[in-house]
Amino acid sequence: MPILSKRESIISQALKLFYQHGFNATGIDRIIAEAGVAKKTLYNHFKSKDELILAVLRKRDELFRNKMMRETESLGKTPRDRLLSIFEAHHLWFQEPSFVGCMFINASAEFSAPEDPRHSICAEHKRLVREYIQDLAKQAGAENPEALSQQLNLLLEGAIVEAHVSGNKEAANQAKAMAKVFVNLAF
Amino acid sequence: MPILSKRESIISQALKLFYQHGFNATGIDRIIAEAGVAKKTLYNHFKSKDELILAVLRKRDELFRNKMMRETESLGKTPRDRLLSIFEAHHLWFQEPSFVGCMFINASAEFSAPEDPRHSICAEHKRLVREYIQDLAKQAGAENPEALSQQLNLLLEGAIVEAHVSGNKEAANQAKAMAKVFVNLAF
DNA sequence: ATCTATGTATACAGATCTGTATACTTAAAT
DNA sequence: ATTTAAGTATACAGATCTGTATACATAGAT
Repeated sequence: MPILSKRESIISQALKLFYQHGFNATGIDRIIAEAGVAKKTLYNHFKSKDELILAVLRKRDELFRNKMMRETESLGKTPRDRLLSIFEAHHLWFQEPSFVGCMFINASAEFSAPEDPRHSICAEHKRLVREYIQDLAKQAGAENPEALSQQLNLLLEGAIVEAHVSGNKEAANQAKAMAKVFVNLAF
Repeated sequence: MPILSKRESIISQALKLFYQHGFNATGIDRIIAEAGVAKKTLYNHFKSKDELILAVLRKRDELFRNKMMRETESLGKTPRDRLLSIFEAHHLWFQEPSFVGCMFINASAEFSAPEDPRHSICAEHKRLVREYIQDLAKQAGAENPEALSQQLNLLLEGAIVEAHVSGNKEAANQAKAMAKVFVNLAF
């Protein structure tokens, strides 16, 4: 029994390549070469490249939110602290050498039509991140958890774009300072 | 003398297609068909697709910032008003049926490497937008124009992403409400 | 009027893309 | 032991991609 199933190897390698080089720029041949599988194996598990892309985006959502929530909860003790430690978790992410922005923002750039299933998954991911923040805000006892989560989420998105497009690795700290203002106003 | 030179036609059509469908997904053949020119004409003006992409991004920067500054200054009377009317100008942009996010964020998604010239132009565009905000902040007499422009810029970026990825067409208004807090704190 | 620059139309080279087909191998289950 | 499922390796079809080549047309400037 291998550590990773063939299917998992394909998704894992495709995730790396799609994230680093983009979706349209990454060919199937490159993916199977890096994953070390035959082309037929890939098409045995996924009936098309688009299906693989959907599977990769679902995997990324799972991995990203799990890591983000784990780090946020490790960096902040109380729910209210965690409203700010989200930004610290993002700061750590921005420092990673492989950081090239948010995969879902990037995917939305290549698949712009909102009705495209590949775009819908991106919107869904963003909704789940915002709902996590809303849960924290509710636990913290904020007066309007939805409004606060909307505000903090918008700051996070701005920081991600600043960090990637402009290479501003301090964007998360700047966003955190701004977030403090809204957290303080929310109680 | 035609209304648009061949070169301008090519750039104009390429801009529409690149913006709507992405850079890698848009082929040269499609561009020349829409522009109504021969392939040799395109390669007479641009020595490669990459050069055309650079020319398109420069043109987009010019058109976008001109329009944004014009609308901002039409919607706001004083420099301080204009620090907020930027968000109104963005709101109008988000309502356009053809809106599919910021072309520079989208380009950065496809050309992730920061040293890629196509990425550099995106960073440069973002710098120029932020400098415009900084100028307004300076004219308005803000205590720390650079810090304020950094804050407002981050809010704008967040709104653009929210509007495109999540389809939240009210993102600019939400960002504007947040911006008011920082503008009020800045004097 | 003739030369030059610029354009059109089209074919094509060579690479790369997605997806399928073929033939062989291997390992597990009955 | 034999069947079945899943994998490998490779070739290939058919489309599309960037960029070049060829042959011809046209309009302006000298």
